[in-house]
Amino acid sequence: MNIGQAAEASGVSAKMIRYYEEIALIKPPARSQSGYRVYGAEDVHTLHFVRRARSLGFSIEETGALLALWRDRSRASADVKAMALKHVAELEEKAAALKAMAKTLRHLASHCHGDARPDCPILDEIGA
Amino acid sequence: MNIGQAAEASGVSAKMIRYYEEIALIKPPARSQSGYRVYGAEDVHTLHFVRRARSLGFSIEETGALLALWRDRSRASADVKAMALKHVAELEEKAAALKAMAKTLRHLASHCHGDARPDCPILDEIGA
DNA sequence: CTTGACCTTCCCATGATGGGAAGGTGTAGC
DNA sequence: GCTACACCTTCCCATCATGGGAAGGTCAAG
Repeated sequence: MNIGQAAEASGVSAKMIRYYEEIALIKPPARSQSGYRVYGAEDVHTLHFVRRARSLGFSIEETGALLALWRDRSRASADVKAMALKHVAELEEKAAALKAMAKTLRHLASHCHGDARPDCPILDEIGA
Repeated sequence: MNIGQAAEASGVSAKMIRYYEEIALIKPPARSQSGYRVYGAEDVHTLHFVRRARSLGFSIEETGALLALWRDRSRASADVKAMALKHVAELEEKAAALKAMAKTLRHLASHCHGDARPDCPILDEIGA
């Protein structure tokens, strides 16, 4: 399977597959005689794992750690759970920060007439 | 006032002040004979506005638009309110995405023993 | 006059992704 | 067998916002 098919099958773009290889997140695949990257089902599975981890908000570095745990048959599930819960906490922190911003801004907006007049508590407050 | 004092007074780092000038978000300040940037109270006020806008999650481009509205005495408050509410919607969307990730991951973690045994539904699910 | 704190510009790095150019390869249709 | 086209390769550049640091100039205090 060439990189295009692997991308299609895993949901990871060809560009990203090459990048993940470059930064050593994934192993360099075999090459055909002409230099094309050749992937197998196992590789696609790994790529799919990476895609899922990324979609759960794990950084590439964290994804690498998860991959290592995934491949290590003797890992302790406690290690995985700890990583997951730490990440949950970070996600919730970021979400809370965004919601705080939204709340502040919504509050400011609620005091703004929103008509043709120029006076605007939103700008007043940001500038204060 | 030199850039260091302006940074101190506005809460924007000297590095960022130079960058904002480079990308034309703010006007180039006067220069002393020796080439030092010289800022006044007005400039600090502007920098402070920028800092506040950024802390509310506006991009630099959006901050530029807000600055323009801020300086335009004849703006319609409706324009400001529209920008603010659009941004609120984006913030809430991002927050919701993060919360969805957290929820998924928390759910997975709740099914993980979290002990010395290797079997772990978190990894199973990410790899599935 | 030296020292140290400040300033200047310039280049590089981050994290994750995409765009695109220049050139080689593989295959399908004629 | 040739042509066209889809695909592959590597390499460089851009994004967004920020920080780090080097090399060199300036200013004020001691």
